[in-house]
Parts: sequence; C-alpha cells; structure tokens
Amino acid sequence: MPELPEVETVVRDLRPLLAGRTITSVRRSAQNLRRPWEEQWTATITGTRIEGVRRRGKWILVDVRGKSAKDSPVLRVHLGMTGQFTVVNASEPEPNHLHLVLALDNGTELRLRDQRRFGSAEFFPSRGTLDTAMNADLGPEPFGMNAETFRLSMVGTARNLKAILLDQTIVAGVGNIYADEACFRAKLHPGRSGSSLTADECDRLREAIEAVLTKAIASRGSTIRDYVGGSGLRGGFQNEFAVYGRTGAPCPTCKTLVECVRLAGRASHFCRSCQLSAISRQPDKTK
DNA sequence: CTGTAATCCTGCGAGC
DNA sequence: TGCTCGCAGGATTACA
Repeated sequence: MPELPEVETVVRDLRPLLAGRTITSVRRSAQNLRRPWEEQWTATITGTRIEGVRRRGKWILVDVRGKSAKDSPVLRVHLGMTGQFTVVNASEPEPNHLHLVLALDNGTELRLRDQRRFGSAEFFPSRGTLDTAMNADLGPEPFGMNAETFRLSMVGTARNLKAILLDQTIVAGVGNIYADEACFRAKLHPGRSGSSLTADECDRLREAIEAVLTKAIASRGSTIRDYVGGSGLRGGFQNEFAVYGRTGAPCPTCKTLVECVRLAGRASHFCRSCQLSAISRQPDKTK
C-alpha cells in the first residue's frame, strides 16, 4: 500500500496527535513483523516523550526523548504492503492484525496494524547514527533533486525505467503505483532502458515524479484496499490514476486502451500510444 | 551487471 | 456454494 504519498500523509496526520505526548505503556502481539521486536525495547521506550514524527523514503521515524537527558532514540516503522499506523481513543475496540500498541498519556493509543506482516517496527538508541545509516541505503528524496545527479543515475544503467524507479537507492519513496504514473506523465515507456534516455527525457521523468507525488499527497495518497492515514481516513488519489490498475480502460489522453506487462517482477501499466518504447523521432533538420 | 524467481504473510476476486 | 489459483501498495536474497 504505502508509497511516499501515503507515508507522508500518515506522518502529517500523526504529528499533531503525537507531539509532546508521553508513552505510558507498550503492548504487542505474539507475532513478529518483518523484524522481531526485542524485549528490552519495551522498557526503554516506556516513559519517553515524543518529540516529533518524520518521514524518510517510505520509513516513518518517531523521535522520542530518552530518560537520560542526552538520549535521542527513534522508533522506526515501515508499513510494508498493508500497514496502518493510527492514533485512536484507547476505548476503541481492537481490530485483528494489531501488532504494536503504544498507550499515550491523554487516553489515546498509537496502533500499528498489519495484515500481511511485511511491515516492521524497530527501536534505535541514536537518531544521528540511524540517520547516517539510512542515508547510506537510500537515494535522495524526490523533491528538488539535482538534475545532473538524476541524469547520471539514469543514463549509467541498462535497467528499465520501472526497475530504476523502484530502486530506493536511486530515488527514495517511489513504489509500483507512482512509478507507472510518473512514466505516463513523462510520456516514457516503463520498459525503456535508462541508458537510452536523452537529457531532456531524464529531466521530464524527474519532473514527472515530483509532480505525481505532489498531486498524490494533496489527495492524501491512494487507497486500493487497506491504506488509511494516521487518523483513519482513506486516500483519494486512486480516483485520479491515469494508468495504474486501468488495464483495458481508455487512456485519459488519447483513448487508446491501457496495457499491462510485467517489468521488474511487477505489474506495469502504460499507454502504447502516449508512451513510446523508442526515442521519439526528431524532425529532420536538413529540410 | 541484469533479470528472474522465491520468500516473508493474509485475504480477495476470478473462474471452474 | 465451494474450491483452487493468482495476485496485491514492499524489500531482500539467491541464482542463472
């Protein structure tokens, strides 16, 4: 479910609900998420005060203030495919697939629910160390990327655009939905190789990524099935998809029927008329 | 270096 | 009505 726009929406929703709150108790299910919860984390996190909530790529970072004044620990959460990270009143009935519950000092609870358990929740003792480690594994945030850096990372590989966009070390936060939507907006076939792109096409793709993500955030992300924001609201961008999940439906630009192929192991949607699979022919300058 | 497939899970819709 | 199959927003690993 959650790609950058969904994670950003969760973070924006949670921020006012969590800032300044103290975690009074921690409760978890018997089942592990992608990473097992270490027992000592429960005691370490209990009694801490939440300083803020951030996003990096598709990761949610809850910064807390440790009990000793110089601590700056972080709770890091990934929503995987079906994760839901919400604040509700503690009196709300507990849904199934609930894996981590942080009780807060105002009668609310921060709940992590994840049907498929592809998500994760981990605790790190040092914010600075964690940020450094994450920056080593993740590419730049997609907003305001350096044009030259982006061109070099595209042109330097024979992989197709879909595989490149899903690679979190190239650009952080793009997933299957927004990779397809960005390629459509840039009028580039997702099967094109990075090395086949002209400088102009690289720029178009970079701008398309930014534009698609910005519009999706404005619509509070996309809900296909499970996704909800930090206050439980569904997204709205699924109603604005140009190609994702629209196999056989008319392209919003030219009415050609949208097709779906498998690229980088993922369903990839495109319009064969709008998204040329070869470099578009330039007008003959000699005439 | 690239691509493909399998893996971790549960649930849903399609087709028989 | 009920069964099996394939597929789903992600990420990592092994292998050809």
